[in-house]
Amino acid sequence: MTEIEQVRRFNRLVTQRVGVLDDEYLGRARSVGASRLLWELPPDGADLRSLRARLGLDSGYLTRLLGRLQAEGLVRVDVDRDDKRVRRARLTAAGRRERETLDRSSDALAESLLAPLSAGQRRRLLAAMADVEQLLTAGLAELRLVDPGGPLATYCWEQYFATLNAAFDAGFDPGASRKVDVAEVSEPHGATLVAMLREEPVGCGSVKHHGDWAEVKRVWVAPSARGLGLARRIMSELETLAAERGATAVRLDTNKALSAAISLYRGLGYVEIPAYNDEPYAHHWFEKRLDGGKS
Amino acid sequence: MTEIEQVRRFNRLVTQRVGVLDDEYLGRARSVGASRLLWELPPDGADLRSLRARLGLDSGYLTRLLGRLQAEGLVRVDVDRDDKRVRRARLTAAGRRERETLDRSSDALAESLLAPLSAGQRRRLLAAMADVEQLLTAGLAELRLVDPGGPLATYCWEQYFATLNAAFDAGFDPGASRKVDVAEVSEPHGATLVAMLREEPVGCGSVKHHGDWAEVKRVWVAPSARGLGLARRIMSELETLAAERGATAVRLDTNKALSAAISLYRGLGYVEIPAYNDEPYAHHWFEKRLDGGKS
DNA sequence: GAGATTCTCTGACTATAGTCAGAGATATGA
DNA sequence: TCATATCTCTGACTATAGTCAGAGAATCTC
Repeated sequence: MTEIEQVRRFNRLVTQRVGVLDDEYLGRARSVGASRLLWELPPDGADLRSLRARLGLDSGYLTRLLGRLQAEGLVRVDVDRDDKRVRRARLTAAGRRERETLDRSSDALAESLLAPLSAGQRRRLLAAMADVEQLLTAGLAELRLVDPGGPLATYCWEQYFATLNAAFDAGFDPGASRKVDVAEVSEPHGATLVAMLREEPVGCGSVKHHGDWAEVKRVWVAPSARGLGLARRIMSELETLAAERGATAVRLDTNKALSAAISLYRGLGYVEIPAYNDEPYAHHWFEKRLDGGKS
Repeated sequence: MTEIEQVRRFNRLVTQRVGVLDDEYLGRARSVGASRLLWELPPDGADLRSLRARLGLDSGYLTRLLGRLQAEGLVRVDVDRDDKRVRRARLTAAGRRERETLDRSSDALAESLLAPLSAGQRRRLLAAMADVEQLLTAGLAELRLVDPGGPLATYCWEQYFATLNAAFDAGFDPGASRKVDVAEVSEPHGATLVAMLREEPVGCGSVKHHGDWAEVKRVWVAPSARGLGLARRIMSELETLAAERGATAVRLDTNKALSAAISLYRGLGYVEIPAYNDEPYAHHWFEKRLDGGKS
């Protein structure tokens, strides 16, 4: 069986077995559209505009769906205080109860998947599910070349500094570190990547070209996105960018407190070299040859 | 996070990410119903009756769906030779080509899930998917009390004898073994279980009551259903049946060639005892006390 | 304050999905 | 051979899902 066949087989079984959980709203005396709306309404209500955007509904269609839920007494729609053109929809007490019912029946279905299994099998199933989830999430992340002066890079760098400040015994002061100029890590002198996951920045990395070698700077991955192999992907992409600009080696410096990063670098083929700069926060300097070791 | 929350979380991600593979038929200039029909039509055609049954379609509705596919030149419907009331639908050459196109685009989607992952991550994903698949399948199996004279038990016993015949050096002749009477393994003297997976019998087991002890006989699991923990479930169910009838111990005999079975028995708490019968094919006799070891 | 824009609602419309009750042709059993 | 059953098709019907073009009210911009 090829990999692709296996993925499709998995799909078939899972949408059949687990996908039924989504049909919790079927079987009720309510259309799928109305049920979905009921389900997706935030507890504190939402304005119709954002609901339309989130669920991808036509304006007229949403009005009518809400009308039906209103007639059932599950939802109340009223005018926004600040902007009287805008209307806000929110669940009534009856609506919240109804949603809890849906929720419980969905729980019961999830439970019915686990029920026939032994304790050991359950553990294996949940572990495998977590793995699948993590790896599918990893596939969702994408690397994007960004302007290092823009909001995405700025956000990531702030997070990066905060991480260093927490990790280093003596804290970290960006002002005391070697300066990284925005121009140095953007075209044509370098590049900056941000990893995006569901429209959220969750990692970054930059490269600075120095002719026949390049320097990797500020590689960071958000705690929420650890374990997805993002650091590896960022490193590899930066190395590719460096190689395209003619670099035959990539260098970086790092602090002894960042042991996970250090093992990552070693794992990627970086070897320790003498200090090539005077970065005060660095304890280790690494290099990886991109030409396969030839000099 | 509770187990149930984890299952539902998995569901949400997977139906979102992987479920898209099913939408291969969306986006085409064809309704979902017609596409599904095109997709599910067996290569050698099928009569409308069985199609209706398999896809759960109304007779009139199916006629119309087929009409549309026929108009597109993808399907041919003609009268059955043997029974002129019956009509058979089959793909034309154009229909087969169309289906291959769908197939390829579905493959491409599956591939797109794997594409962003490293080789190691792919391996982990596929292994986890296989695990999830296996365990969800395991949950699908159900044990059913059956009449040992009926077709389900008969089928399983034939398979069981064939398995023994292949496993034993000198083969296995049911006539030479101790006889198991149908009456002995059905109410009220005993019971017989068959494990069903998607309407197929994939395992069996029987118990014979002897007052304060009971005997387990003919436990078998189909090769296609190994690894789902079925043998364990069957054994545990038989022990429960025995206990309900007042047994404080369960015994069984087995052949030295069945090493997997022997380790299963030991794992379940069976201990070897002296021969309690004269079964010619047996080398080992086991017993498990149901009262927690008290005698 | 006028004109442009934003937001929701209404009415009119289409396609899909599905159900139900026969009609007509064919097969089967007594 | 006749009554009964089986199989597919047609016509009539319903509900859902969704689109599109304004109308009317409120807000923003100049």
